[in-house]
Amino acid sequence: MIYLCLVKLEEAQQKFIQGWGQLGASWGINRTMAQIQAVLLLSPKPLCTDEVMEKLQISRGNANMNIRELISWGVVYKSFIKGDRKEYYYSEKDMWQLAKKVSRERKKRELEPLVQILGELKTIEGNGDEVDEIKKVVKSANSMANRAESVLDLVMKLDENVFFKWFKKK
Amino acid sequence: MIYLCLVKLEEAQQKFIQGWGQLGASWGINRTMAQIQAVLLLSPKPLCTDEVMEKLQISRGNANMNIRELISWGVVYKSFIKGDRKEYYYSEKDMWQLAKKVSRERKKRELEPLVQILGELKTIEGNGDEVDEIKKVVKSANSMANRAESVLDLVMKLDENVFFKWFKKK
DNA sequence: TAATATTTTCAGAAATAATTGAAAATACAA
DNA sequence: TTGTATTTTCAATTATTTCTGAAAATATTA
Repeated sequence: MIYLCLVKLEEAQQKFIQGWGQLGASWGINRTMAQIQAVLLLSPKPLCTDEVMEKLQISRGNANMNIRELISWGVVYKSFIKGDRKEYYYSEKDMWQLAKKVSRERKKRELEPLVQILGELKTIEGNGDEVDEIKKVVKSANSMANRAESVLDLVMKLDENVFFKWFKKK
Repeated sequence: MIYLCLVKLEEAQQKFIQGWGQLGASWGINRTMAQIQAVLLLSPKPLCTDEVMEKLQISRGNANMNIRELISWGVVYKSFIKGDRKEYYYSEKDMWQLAKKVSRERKKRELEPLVQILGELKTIEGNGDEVDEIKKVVKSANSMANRAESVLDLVMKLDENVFFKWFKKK
């Protein structure tokens, strides 16, 4: 009976890890990075590199690089156990915080470069159909990006409850 | 003078196409697919496969496959010119429509599979720290996903003006 | 119908991204 | 300081994704 439960747990964890990894991968996040995050999310206690390596069957270099990437995204933290030299890692568990941190990071890394380019293109001069078209596109892309940024900025400032209460009202 | 303007236009178009492609790529959309969309977005008139191939220096197979993918996403349309056998393609130009269509498609393709898995995992039984943890994670991921879905569904139904007026009020 | 134009497919090639593993760097304890 | 545990780096390898190009399929006209 205990054995059966263990099997089920393992299986459930694996399913979650795979699904989470897949979601990350299709959104341009390294699959392994997302899987490590899932492993930490599922663990009641912080894990060390070796435990992550073991769980996902990956090399030390891979584990280390992806864990550090997760830390730089602000979704994984280090923790130390006294008398133990190893570093342990644990995940941000609040899904709302997680979503906020990921969107903030992606906004910074991916939306802002485009906004930068669009800014440069605003000054294009000349006339003709093609010039008109690019002006129009740059202008509307710009306005869309700015709006997306404002919405994100606003959402970041709200806490989960306020945000969802507010949506429910509508 | 005309020559200078043409150079500038070309340059501006290239910058936009590259930036748009990069944005797509970092969000898990094939770079070429995003670039083709950019080319069509910038063109005042529908383009045929050869024109797209020429503009991006890509093969016919590549152009064809990505154009069809864009059509399946609902962001590019076919058009026909009488007396011409070729198909011509043009992009949805309304950024708001574009954003809506892309999010709808991605929700369908990527969020829903995870929600499916989460649904299956809800029934996990047993006890202990790890079981508690996975239950908690599944529950909160599920609630986050459902909320994201409702927000998206709601947003889809609104038109641009209503949506942004509404945000400005807050 | 046959001839021609156009689109689609897909196996293999090329390009890109992820991963390994061992060496170097760092941190810590004795 | 020296030795040991741990983390980090990165060149080489491996895996994955994307792209090509030519053949097959389809559509159109005469």
